[in-house]
Amino acid sequence: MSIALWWIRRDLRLSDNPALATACAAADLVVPVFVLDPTLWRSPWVGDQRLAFLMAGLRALAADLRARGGELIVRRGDPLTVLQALRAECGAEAIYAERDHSPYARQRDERVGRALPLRLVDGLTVHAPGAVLKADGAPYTVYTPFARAWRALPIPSPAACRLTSDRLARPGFVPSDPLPEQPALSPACPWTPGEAEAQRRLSAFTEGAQAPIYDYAHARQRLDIEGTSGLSPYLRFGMLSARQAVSAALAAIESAPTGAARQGAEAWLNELIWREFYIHILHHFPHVRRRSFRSDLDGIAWANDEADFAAWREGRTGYPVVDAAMRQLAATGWMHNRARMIVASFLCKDLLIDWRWGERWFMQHLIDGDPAANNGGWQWTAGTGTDAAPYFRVFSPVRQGVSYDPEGAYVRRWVPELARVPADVIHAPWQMSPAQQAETGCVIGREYPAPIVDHRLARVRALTVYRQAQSHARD
DNA sequence: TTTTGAGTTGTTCGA
DNA sequence: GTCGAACAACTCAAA
Repeated sequence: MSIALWWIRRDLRLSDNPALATACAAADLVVPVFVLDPTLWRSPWVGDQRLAFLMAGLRALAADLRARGGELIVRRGDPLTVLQALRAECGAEAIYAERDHSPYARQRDERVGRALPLRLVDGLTVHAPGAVLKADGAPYTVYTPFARAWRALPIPSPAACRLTSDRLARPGFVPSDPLPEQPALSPACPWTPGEAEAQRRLSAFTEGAQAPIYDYAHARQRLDIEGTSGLSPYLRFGMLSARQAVSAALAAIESAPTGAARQGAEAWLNELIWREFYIHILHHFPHVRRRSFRSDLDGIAWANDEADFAAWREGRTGYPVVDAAMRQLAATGWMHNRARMIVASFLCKDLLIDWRWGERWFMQHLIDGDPAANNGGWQWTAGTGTDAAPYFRVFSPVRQGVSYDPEGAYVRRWVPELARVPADVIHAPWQMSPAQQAETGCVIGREYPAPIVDHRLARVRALTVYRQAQSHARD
């Protein structure tokens, strides 16, 4: 009887799982294993909330496996050492895993693959890096032509996996370490981990003529309503496959009741293609993890003021929409996408703090924190990334608040000091008269801070510093 | 090889 | 209040 290890990393699902399907096709018995890798555990890029979500996700996966008569094997230690030992214990031949393109994963898998028969299977994306290339064989570095080429490719059919219970190793087949109880998910975290919840959310978002996906183009911009899919944590850990999401988007496009609805579904599909774009970019240009994609902007003279950085982190910059977003992140492990752009622009442009500082903070706090998407997003906002957007594009925290949180509901939810401030000044509360401040119980400098920078001046300073970096690079 | 068209997400100013 | 232009020139993709 042949035995295979299914090494689970960020593919916590039993449906449409090409690594699992390949293992099932190759062996009579499959042993699912998750390795608690202390390198990732102690990494400054990994925070408690994402770890907690992962642990809870593993518990959900373990329950799904138990329901099918199997068991999730958990082992703590260096992946190579653990897998070597486990392979010997089980008498397994090969190890099957979903290919992960992030730099640490590639390095780890190369090391494991040199010592053990590791079979990597594509499944993280619909189209793997290397499958979407220009006519001359070079990777795309601009989104729109990438998306065109991506959409021209046929969607591969789902992994057919006959995961019958007789294919799973019985509980007790090999010993498992217990799953750690810590860290715990914050009670404010709105995400329930697991494949079933991911499928439920996908259906609720995409199915039916009234599906929220049809309002997505407009609703996703608003901070004060739930207009996004809420699927990013599930895609991050593969509780939902990219192909399942893309197929649902294509089906919604197909049956869109109106042109506007169709645009909504198209907008969501584009977000999924952005995810793939940044995974491809990180694969082809791994240097973006450390440096700017555009080398001409490597020499920006960041101010990197520690006190400013602390105010940004703790949500006390004096700009309500920025502070609301940073507090939402701290409380829930998630931040609205538009809010991510607003706080990122504020950090890089208004405070002139290196985008890498913000990138790392996001990775420490976002449940959906993914190295490729997070890096791509930060470099895009900093103006150092793959697209040629004009560098003078600086978000105004006041104007963004007025446009995307017009009543101030988002701000009031996360910044209770401002609860009684009227809507017309909620995004610029320093404009209240002293009498009005006293009346609303929000005295600037006492209940709520004065702005730590003047946006108009900060904008001019950023433009100057960016211009200097560019002209410097030209010499 | 050369040329041409195009490029996620913004803000401000002045008519 | 709304609208178009300026912000500055650059690189990429594809014909």
